[in-house]
Amino acid sequence: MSSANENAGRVAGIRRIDPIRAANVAQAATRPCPHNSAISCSNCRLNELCLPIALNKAEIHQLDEIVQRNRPLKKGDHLYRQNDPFKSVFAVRSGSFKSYVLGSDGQGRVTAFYMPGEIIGMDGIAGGSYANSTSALEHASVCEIPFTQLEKLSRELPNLQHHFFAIMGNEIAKDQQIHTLLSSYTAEERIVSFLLSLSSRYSRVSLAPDKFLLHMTRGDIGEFLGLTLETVSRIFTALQKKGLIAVKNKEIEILDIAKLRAIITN
Amino acid sequence: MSSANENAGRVAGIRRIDPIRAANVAQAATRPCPHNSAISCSNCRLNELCLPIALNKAEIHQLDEIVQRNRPLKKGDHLYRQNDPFKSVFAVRSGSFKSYVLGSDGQGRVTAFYMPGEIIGMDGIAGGSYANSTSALEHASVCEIPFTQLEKLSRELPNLQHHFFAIMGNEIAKDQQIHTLLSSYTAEERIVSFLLSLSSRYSRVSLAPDKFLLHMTRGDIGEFLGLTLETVSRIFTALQKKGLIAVKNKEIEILDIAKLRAIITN
DNA sequence: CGTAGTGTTGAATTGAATCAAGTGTCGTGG
DNA sequence: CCACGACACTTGATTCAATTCAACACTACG
Repeated sequence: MSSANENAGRVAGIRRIDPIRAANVAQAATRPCPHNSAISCSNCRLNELCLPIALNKAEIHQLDEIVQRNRPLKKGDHLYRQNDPFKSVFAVRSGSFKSYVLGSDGQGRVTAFYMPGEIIGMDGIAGGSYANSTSALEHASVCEIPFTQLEKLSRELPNLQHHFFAIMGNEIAKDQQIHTLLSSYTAEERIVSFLLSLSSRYSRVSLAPDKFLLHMTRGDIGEFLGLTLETVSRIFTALQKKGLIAVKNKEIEILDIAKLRAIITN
Repeated sequence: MSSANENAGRVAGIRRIDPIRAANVAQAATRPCPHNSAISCSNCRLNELCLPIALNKAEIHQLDEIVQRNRPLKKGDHLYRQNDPFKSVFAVRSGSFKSYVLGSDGQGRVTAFYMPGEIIGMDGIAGGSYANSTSALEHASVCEIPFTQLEKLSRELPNLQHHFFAIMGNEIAKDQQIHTLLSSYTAEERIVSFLLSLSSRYSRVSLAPDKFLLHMTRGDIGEFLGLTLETVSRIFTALQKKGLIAVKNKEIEILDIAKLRAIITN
């Protein structure tokens, strides 16, 4: 039975009492909150995206038993670091994350961004340890799913096994799209593609698809897209001059999605 | 019970009798040949790399039952095409393959190369259809593994399930490495990294790691690495002038692996 | 033997990086 | 609450790595 706290110490050494979490627990019985750790898979508003999507009520209950709801992470806190032993995958419950590897020059390279409903940590399944480090871009929370227990439950619940294969297959297909993007798109096409991806991912979690915050820095975006932060900034400015987006610091507004789509469709 | 021919018609419409395959069948009882379709998982020389690695003798037999050994493919034959309904994953038995997507300009972009022992088609698991097209770079053969049967057997054989999760996790980790390569490496670093990757993959299948053939064209390599074919050619020439490799048409010889490694390690 | 595909090499161009200088924003501690 | 400092972002000038354009050589196959 996963009390929310049992395993919380694993996460990035956050040990002091977190007032926000305390508040969440207090209101748990009344109204669910995105960071609320008392929520269960069956009443999570993300269950349409996450693992439970393919499961019936009884199956969701079984999944609930193995899911550990850790305390929230603060901006910059690490979920795990490169080479940490692999133990769990994580479902993003609220907030967003970036994964990155450290190059031989000490320079980081961002390999992925994660939003609510998405699964983090699958790169660690093969090697027994995580291939990258993952940190929170804002106040965030996750569901931790111990992998050996997920494997065991997968054998009992065909729908769960099938869905987890699908989640991994989706990650592979997505990575191949990024491969294409990096190997053949111009800087403008990369940025537009990135913004459209964020937009559709925000809409999946019922957030405004045409007005959102970039919780990552221009530098993070640049590392992810294989561009410098100056180029990212210049292209934002150029797209704004063309009237396709409005940029105000970290806030992006999509003004003409059709023309943006036209840029990457040619 | 999978007779090797039942399902062969699926593959790229090769329907005429293939003399090479006929020869293989004739000699099946005597000595195993890489293209030989009568071979089983237990006596396949790739079983250390492929799915059977984690299985015991009885389990391998069960796997053997669902594996379909299709007739060989000729250079240019397609294993499947973009948007074909997903039905199976394929283990490369002999030869090599490339996967590619067609851009909106009709221009192809190579997303992966596959060598013996590697698994093809996992990008199709999520969407119900293959996200790319895959064709043989030379005379080649595969084991076809119908996915629903693999899922079913995975539930019965924990080792198989675990290993297939690991294979998919490995694909994800590998794709993230390529992401890093494409977003931060110079042309020379990409080529060197590519050659070293081929070298280590050849050595895994007991082929010379320091002298091998590039079955793909310079254009294919360029598309894969996000470079033009001219740049690929120029860098080969430059590495040869530095005495690190010898290039003779499609044949590559690695002359100084330490210095090559130093290029990507900085 | 001819031809199409594949590969090499050179010269000119260019998209994005680098270098550089400055402004804006946010969190912290006084 | 404000001032400070660190970090994040923007914009401009210059440089450079890789592309593009172009011409030619090689190879392999019918």
